[in-house]
Order: sequence, then structure tokens, then C-alpha cells
Amino acid sequence: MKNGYYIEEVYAITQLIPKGRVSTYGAIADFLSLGSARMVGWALRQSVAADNIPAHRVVNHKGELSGRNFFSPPTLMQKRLEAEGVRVSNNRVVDFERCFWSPTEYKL
DNA sequence: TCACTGACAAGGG
DNA sequence: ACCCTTGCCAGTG
Repeated sequence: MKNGYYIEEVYAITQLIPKGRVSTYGAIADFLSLGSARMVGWALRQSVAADNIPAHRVVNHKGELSGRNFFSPPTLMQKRLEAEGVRVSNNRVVDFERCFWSPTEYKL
């Protein structure tokens, strides 16, 4: 799966993340063979305008809500996660290992 | 064109 | 187990 427009691929993967689960920039970047997890962040930054993309379900490899400052208000990211049953404490996902979801798990 | 930046991640100290 | 450095690559000035 190597399309020129990785941004759309990132959106597609993000939409596949099940409710109540979270994924990471690195996992998505690896699945799409982007070579850099930062590109996922860049892509998602633009997605904030499009609210049909659950960007709040993507966190960094430590389980921290590193992108919360790009939501308005910044607490919105945590609010959405908690609304889905994902506990967040001090900007970190509680039981991150348990909530983590990888695109490689996507089996039709 | 060069240099710096950034919603990241892995490895070494 | 934590902190810092290095690698990464598209955007921006």
C-alpha cells in the first residue's frame, strides 16, 4: 500500500481505530511505510478541521496526548477519549497497553 | 538552496 | 527506569 498521498491513507487508518481504543503515530507510520512518524502528526494536524476523523485516538508511543494543544479547547481530546471509555490521567492514557490498537490487527 | 521546525520513536548513557 | 541525543522527512521562510 504505497500511495503518493499518504495523508489520505493516514485519515483512512485513523478512521479504522475502534471506539474505546487508541493507536500511535509510529504504528500508523510503520503500517503505511512512511518512514517517519512525524508525517502522521502533520497529516492529523490538518484533520482537526475535518471533525469526521477521530484524531483524538492517536497518541504517542508513551500513551501521552501530545496533540491536545491542537484541539479547541485543548481539553477536548481528553474529553472525547473519556466519553469513549478511555481513561486519561495527567495527559496520559491509563492502561495504554490494553487500549492500544495496531492497524495490523485490522482483519476484515 | 539552506536551515529550522515539528501531534514521533529508538537507542545509548 | 529516566533523560538526552540522533534519525526521520515534509513544510515553511
